[in-house]
Amino acid sequence: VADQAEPARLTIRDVARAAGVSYQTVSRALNDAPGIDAATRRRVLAVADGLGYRPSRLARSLVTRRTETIGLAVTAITNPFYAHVTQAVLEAAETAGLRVMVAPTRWSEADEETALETLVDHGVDGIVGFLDHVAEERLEQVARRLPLVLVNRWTPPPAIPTLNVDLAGGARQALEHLLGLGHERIGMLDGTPAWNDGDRRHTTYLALARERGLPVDAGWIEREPDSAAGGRRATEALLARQPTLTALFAFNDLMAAGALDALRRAGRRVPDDCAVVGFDGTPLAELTSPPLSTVAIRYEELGQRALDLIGRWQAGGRGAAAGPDGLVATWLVPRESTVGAASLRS
Amino acid sequence: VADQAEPARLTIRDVARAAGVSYQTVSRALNDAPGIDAATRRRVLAVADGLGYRPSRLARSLVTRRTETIGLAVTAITNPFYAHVTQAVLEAAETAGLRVMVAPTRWSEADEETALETLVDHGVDGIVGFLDHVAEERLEQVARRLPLVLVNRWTPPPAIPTLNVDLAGGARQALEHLLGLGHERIGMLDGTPAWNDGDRRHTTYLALARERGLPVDAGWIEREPDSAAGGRRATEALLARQPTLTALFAFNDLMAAGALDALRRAGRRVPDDCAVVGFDGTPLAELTSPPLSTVAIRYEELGQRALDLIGRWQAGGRGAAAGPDGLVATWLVPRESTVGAASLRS
DNA sequence: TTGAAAGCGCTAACAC
DNA sequence: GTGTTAGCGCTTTCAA
Repeated sequence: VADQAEPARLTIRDVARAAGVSYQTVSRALNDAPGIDAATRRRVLAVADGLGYRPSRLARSLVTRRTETIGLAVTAITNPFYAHVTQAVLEAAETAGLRVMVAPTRWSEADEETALETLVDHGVDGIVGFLDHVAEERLEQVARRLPLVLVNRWTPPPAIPTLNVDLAGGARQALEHLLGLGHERIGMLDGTPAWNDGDRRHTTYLALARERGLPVDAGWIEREPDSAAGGRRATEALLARQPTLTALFAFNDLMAAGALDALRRAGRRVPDDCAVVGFDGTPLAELTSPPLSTVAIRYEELGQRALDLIGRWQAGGRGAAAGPDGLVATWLVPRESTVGAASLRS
Repeated sequence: VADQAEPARLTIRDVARAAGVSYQTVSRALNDAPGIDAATRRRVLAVADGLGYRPSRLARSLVTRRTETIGLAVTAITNPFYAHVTQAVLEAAETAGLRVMVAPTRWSEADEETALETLVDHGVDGIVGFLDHVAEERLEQVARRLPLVLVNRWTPPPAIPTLNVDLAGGARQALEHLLGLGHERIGMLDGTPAWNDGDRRHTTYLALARERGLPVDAGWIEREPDSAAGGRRATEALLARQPTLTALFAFNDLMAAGALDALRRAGRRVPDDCAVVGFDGTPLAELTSPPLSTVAIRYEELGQRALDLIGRWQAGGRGAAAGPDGLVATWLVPRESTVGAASLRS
């Protein structure tokens, strides 16, 4: 089966010919450039429109060195946390009139390196990325060429603008919430993607425990992959080791959901026998039974600030985007996994 | 704060100079083109590598008219169904060595049109899209220029390759499952994004009910937005109207999760008083209580076939991608929301 | 096998 | 105000 002849691409010269002007005049009209008669511009634009002309962004980008595209390096968006961040970046970019190229990584250095290379090669105007495994020097190398904003970088942050979900603040909100309800024997379900023990949820848990003299320590932390299955296993292990615990603080909503399941199987009622708090504020937390109290995140703010930083960097140079790491605010959403149906309604 | 001087971009000419050949020879080496001495190629490549040269994809695309990029037009990936499809497309594209530009739509004609235009203007080599609101003629217009694959197009399918999740087959699997368990009074929770009553879950439900002489009809269907809240409301309404129902077939997992919640509030035990089946096979279905039986979808297959179609179209012309709509297989995952814990274990 | 010339479609300096 | 002349960095004829 033969292909239909592709219609020859309409170029700026075709428009020029049809409008009876030189093709640079068309360029001026299209770009709203100065030094062109208003009437001429209108006429040219009308002709272009009538012809159905669309400028080639490729050719334009080649000369302007701007693609009006940003890159996003991100891991499995089947994880609701990443899905929300991605959605936020997509929306912020659209508002800013930018396209988004998404490069998938799988939480490995090789993947992150490939993603970075792909995006740079494509000529994106800036990159937003979860790039935890790429060496600092490599990031620096990229940042010398184009705006680069890191998100939730766990390893020691390089001199590159970074946006972090306020994990410490969020952890504090979650734990204060539990403390306020009278809990003291609080276990923690930690997740493995965290950078060993450097994760701020982890350190905040320990710090707050010391600070308040809680009868818990590192032995009350159980680490598993940050999935529902991981949460289930971690809960089982913790229940075996610390049978007197009355509350659980989870790395994320997925693990918290797994915890609910494990508690149910163990015959413990939630929240009466054991309260549970998740992290991420994903919709999933509303769907568990009981619904999960969780630390919610301002995803839209994250997306917007990432694009802001890139914009400032483009406009004012790298210095304009410098500064201390940005913290993205969190807030606690109380639900029945901690406070019970009755108190929520009151 | 001043910007560091950006290092001048390395071009093919720099490599040529360093290697002592003309720059076309470099091009040949880079593109593995014929008519070049093997030794020369090796030497040129070594020099390019040593210099850290990276070809400009932009310049290359301008002349080859291929960007090695595909476009994906998709709605809110915070919805797990779309997240899975997106992930599948990203992975299939990466395997094929293609980049992906994601254009967000919000289930409106204006958004879908914008997304389509954006992607076409960018010069993507092909488009995969959820484009339900764009007129058939417009799609045809795009398809004359580049490969276009639709996904789950509900409106009468135009002469453009379309991949559909096998909603009819999936619905049948879900309903047969319930029938096999002895259910007859089966209600349906329909979702609004469906194209009125044309959705195959809906029509299959009615067809099967007639076929098997079930004591149910259109009055046993309740339609709400396809969210957990929608599922909750639809369930409440249905329980009020058909208090004798013993099972619910939901539009998707989100609505099914809402149904579980509504049933619990109404004091009905699941599955003993009322069984529930969801659709989409999202991880969320494992996290509800009880875990949801659901119709799972071969997302990876969907992504791969979409890229296959684009590849064939590119290679062999539009005809090579023509054919009847592709159906993406589904299978039923039985869980405790229908069969109870005991039978599952046996 | 290699090099020279042309041009992809556009913007950005200059002239007029 | 408008047209002319150069490129952006590459691939692709065409000669040598």
